[in-house]
Amino acid sequence: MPQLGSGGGDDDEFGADDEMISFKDEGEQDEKSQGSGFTERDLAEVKSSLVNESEINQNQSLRLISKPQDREIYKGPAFSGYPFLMLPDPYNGSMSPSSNKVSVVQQPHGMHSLTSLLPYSSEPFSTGSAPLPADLSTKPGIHRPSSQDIPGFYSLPPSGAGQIPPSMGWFPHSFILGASSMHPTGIPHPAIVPPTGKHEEEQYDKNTYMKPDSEGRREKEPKKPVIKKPLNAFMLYMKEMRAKVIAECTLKESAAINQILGRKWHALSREEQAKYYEQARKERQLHMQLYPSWSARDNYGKKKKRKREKQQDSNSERNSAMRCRARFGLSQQTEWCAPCRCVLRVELPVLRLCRFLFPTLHRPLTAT
DNA sequence: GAGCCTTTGAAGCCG
DNA sequence: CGGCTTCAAAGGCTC
Repeated sequence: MPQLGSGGGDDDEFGADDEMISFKDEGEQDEKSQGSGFTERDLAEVKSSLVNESEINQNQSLRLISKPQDREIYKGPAFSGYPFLMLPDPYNGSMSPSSNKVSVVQQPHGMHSLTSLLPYSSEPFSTGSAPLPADLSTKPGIHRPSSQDIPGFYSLPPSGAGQIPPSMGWFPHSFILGASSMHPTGIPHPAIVPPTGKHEEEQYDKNTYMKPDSEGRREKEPKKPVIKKPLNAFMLYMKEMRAKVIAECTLKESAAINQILGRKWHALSREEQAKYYEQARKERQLHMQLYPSWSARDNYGKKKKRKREKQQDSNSERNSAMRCRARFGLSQQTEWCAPCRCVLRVELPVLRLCRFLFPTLHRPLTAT
């Protein structure tokens, strides 16, 4: 959980601590300082002064959008934020934004009954605190009850169904899913989906999980339902914000939307992100409670493998950044300045400045 | 119609 | 243990 782990004692804002951090053992350090006459501190100061500006200028995010029309279309504010549609937070009762698509973590009624069982604090993580444990259930001494220990997690209050707002998408149709989407405990849960492949979620949402004609279903014995991975913080954020971004920029292509959402995600404050990390953690906890024997491995191989080369290229850059962040204990909110192999909380203007100041450093990423 | 694209985070696998 | 891979959502797009 790198974003939470950025750092003991780290600053309230990154700028102060942002430094030009290079790979000293890669021979880059000397070249950089000697060749330019600038010290690392000099550049860090210059960059720090630009960080805020670059963050404000969120239109920079458009550089990642490949299609020209996308750049035209997306002119929304950096993060218009929420509330744009407030719904009770199922975990703490507070208000939280939502969209027409609702995360699987959402409960139809107020406080999640599991919440009281969960050992973590309801507070968002505090700035500069130690990283939150990724998985409390793996920590020694923390009880991980079996599903029998948590009866009635999804049981409805007498008037429960009638109180479900229309946007609480997953719950009502949980009732019509049939036994195949029931947890052994009898608790319906949206993470259980039929092994129908690509559009299962859509079918799920449209209450068409069970085939209209039962021809296929009748012949084959029911396949084992697929239990999906719990959504991580970013996925929860995407689910919430997708509709809003689509409305803002009129884009529909998910790849472009996701790029925007990725930028918005980075533009979120720690507190805002913390909300999603907390939700994701509760989601994982709930998932573990409901499906104690489930493993992410269960779903391996269910998707076709992506094209090897492309994936490796993509992963290579990601991993470079990950390595660098891990190495220096930096937050994910830092960005990878690939050319000069430093990690900063930089945006395009800073990268441009970096290229301008240190042209000799900006060569292909192959050495990383 | 299957798979790709694109994002971040979590978890599994492997050396 | 570090690095890499896969999957999670989404919907337009390509082959």
